[in-house]
Amino acid sequence: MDQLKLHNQVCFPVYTLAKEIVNRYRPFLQDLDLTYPQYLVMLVLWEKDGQTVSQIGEKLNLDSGTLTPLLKRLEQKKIIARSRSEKDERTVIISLTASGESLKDKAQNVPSQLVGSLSISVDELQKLRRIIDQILSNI
Amino acid sequence: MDQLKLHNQVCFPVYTLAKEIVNRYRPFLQDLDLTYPQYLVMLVLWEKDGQTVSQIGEKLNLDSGTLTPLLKRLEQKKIIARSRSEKDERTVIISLTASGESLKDKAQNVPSQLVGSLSISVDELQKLRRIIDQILSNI
DNA sequence: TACTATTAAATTGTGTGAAATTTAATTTGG
DNA sequence: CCAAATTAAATTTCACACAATTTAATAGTA
Repeated sequence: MDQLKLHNQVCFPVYTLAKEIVNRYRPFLQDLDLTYPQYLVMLVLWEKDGQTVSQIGEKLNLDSGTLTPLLKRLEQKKIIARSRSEKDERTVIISLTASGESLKDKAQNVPSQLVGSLSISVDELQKLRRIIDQILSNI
Repeated sequence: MDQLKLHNQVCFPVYTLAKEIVNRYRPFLQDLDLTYPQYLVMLVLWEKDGQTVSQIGEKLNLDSGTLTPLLKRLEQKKIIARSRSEKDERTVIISLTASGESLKDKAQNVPSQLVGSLSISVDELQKLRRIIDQILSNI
């Protein structure tokens, strides 16, 4: 068996599925005027408001090279605010604006819409999560 | 349970794993002077030389907006050649150069290196593939 | 206390991805 | 046969990702 044949690759399906998921999210997220990475940042902030750029980056595995411009776009949309910490002027604290906070209500049904559009059972999804979490925990 | 909590998301792990896989490939692919998407294109061509841009795009789920500049970079590296079809001047045929063909030898051990670096059993990887293929087939 | 090292963001440069438009070539229907 | 529709790439625009460097602020140390 040829190791270099595309259909024998294990990683290509993961790569394809990830792109497909982002595409599936797109129509739902367009209603919120968010891209998928922007949505992930908002999830992090909805869970705990007032985090630094690095804290957000740790949770999403993104560095400042990605986050700085993304956060500036969220700032332009007026759903977050960026301010320097008083204790340490190096750190930038990201906080939700009122409209960023209220966007959470509109986002409530996004997960169920998405899962519905994938046409797969919750059980299979759990299995998928378990295996991926196991791989990621080894990294 | 809060549907909007990051750790309850099913898609975030897939997104994270895909990025992590690309990062894992990077050091091995740097030896070949290829990025991961460029490597995927080469896999397609090593399997069958002389395909059109659309044929490559169908196999990798990429459109000309992504492929055209990518293919031009591979052309600059002199591992592929681009030529218009004589039958239909609209289509561009991508073919391997001698050095593109011989790059396949250097690529032979990439898959095993990659799987080794993921520290997961082949069995688990098969399970992962099966679930993902099932999801993708429903799309 | 200066000097150095470290840290946090920002910046720069390269390379995807996707949507929308454009250009050129080919097909098709009247 | 010829105008209209279709098709294939290319182009344009926007938004990630990541590596590497830079800038500014803080911490540590002789």
